[in-house]
Amino acid sequence: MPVTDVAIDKIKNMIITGELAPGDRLPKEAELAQRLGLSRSSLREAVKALCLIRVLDVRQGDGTYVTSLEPHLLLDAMTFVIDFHRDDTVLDFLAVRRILEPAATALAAMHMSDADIAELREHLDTLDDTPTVEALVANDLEFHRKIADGSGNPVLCSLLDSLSGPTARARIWRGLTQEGAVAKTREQHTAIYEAIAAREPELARSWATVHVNGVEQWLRNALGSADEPDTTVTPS
Amino acid sequence: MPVTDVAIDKIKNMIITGELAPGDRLPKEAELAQRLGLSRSSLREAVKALCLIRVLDVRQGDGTYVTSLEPHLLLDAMTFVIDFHRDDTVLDFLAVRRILEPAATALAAMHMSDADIAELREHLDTLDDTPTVEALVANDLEFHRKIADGSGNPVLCSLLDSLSGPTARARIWRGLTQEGAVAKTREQHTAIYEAIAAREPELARSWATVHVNGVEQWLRNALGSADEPDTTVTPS
DNA sequence: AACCAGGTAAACATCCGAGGTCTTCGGGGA
DNA sequence: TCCCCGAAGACCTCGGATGTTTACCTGGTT
Repeated sequence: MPVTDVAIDKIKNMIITGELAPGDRLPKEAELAQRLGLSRSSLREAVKALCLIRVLDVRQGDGTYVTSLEPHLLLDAMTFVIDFHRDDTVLDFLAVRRILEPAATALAAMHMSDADIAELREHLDTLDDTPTVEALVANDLEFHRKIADGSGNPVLCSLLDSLSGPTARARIWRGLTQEGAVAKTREQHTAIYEAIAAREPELARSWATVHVNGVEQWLRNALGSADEPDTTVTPS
Repeated sequence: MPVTDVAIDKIKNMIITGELAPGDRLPKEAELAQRLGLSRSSLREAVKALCLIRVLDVRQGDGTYVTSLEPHLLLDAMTFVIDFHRDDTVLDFLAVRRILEPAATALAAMHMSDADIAELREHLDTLDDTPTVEALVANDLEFHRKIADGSGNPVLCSLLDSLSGPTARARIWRGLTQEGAVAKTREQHTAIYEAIAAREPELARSWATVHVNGVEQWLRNALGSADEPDTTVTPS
């Protein structure tokens, strides 16, 4: 195994064992390199790799630090990974989202505070009467993020966040091509909000299922009929 | 932005745009470095980072290649990320698994081939009458992996695989300390298998829910968080 | 005492070049 | 035809030199 990979493991273990706690600063490059028994060049490769997955945070002129290691940070890195998947697997991601989103919405109906729910209402109201498709999708993403956050499970929230990215493009495409999609989205958002506000987990779950299923069904048909559609739509 | 990060983005884009396809070989270090306008050292940092998340695969003496980019490969990298989470967030991961596992089991009941189901049966039979806890948990992991694979959704399968790792330790702990846990696990596995073999998605889903919930409830008590709110809503 | 500008030192960023090691592949002999 | 072996190509590792950025101390001013 290359020394760089060994170094990655060693640093990883230093963090897992608690020798390095979140927020801690690593020894300077030269020192750490000597301690791990490799050159600065190789150590830098290890550090850069751990940076990409948000485990370390390097600040030029200052030092290298362990991040907070919070779930949202580490799962954010998954967004980078998901970017590599093309449209042919987007249905699989959407299917997972179709499982998680209703569950998160039900949890939100139970766990969100009254203040959170009021904020959700306000967020819905910030949308124009005739929004652009991009604005609607951006609002859509934030709406579902607030709900996921309201589930009280940061892992679930981050996971849904990561899954929403790749499907956003599909939602924009749908908004542009399917008549009535915009209005239907608003109606369903309102319905989801009202179910949460009424503290009705099962109703909220059902509306969320309907909502995600709408995108999934449309996408399934679209991919079935017209093969490779236009992909030049700007992601939000 | 550091040149290394720019290089990461450029390589990423080369892959996303299709300039580099899965399995393709990258230009040699010196050549690619010149083309991207940076030194070999910096380029190597970028390559190493993309290796960690399984986007690139370097073979000494041969060259650097783009991996297959299959979902299971890229999501495997998430296991590395999850390793950094300690026990205090394991409940959150388990909660997500509690959502996904029943859904995957129900899908498996619908999609697994007869051959797959027979294989599942054989796998259950490979276990001794009095297995060690470690052997049981290993068998447990593989059992659920086969079911997740049977769901027909590679993204769901990989995600569950990643989530199973951190909870495996908890399951071992449980097997060692809770009387009857081993026998109960075997009974529930058999029940799940029979529900799948009978092509009863809802029954399979219910058994899976019961199964995962057993670990979750035990862990919740073991961690002493009796103040956790109610989460017993039934998945649809 | 509080505040601000300047300078210094520490740490990371980048580059270069020199060996070392491993894999692949083709040639020569049995 | 099969096996051994050597050469070439590609990545691995190292050490040092130089540039950039940031944090912090210092001194003076208000």
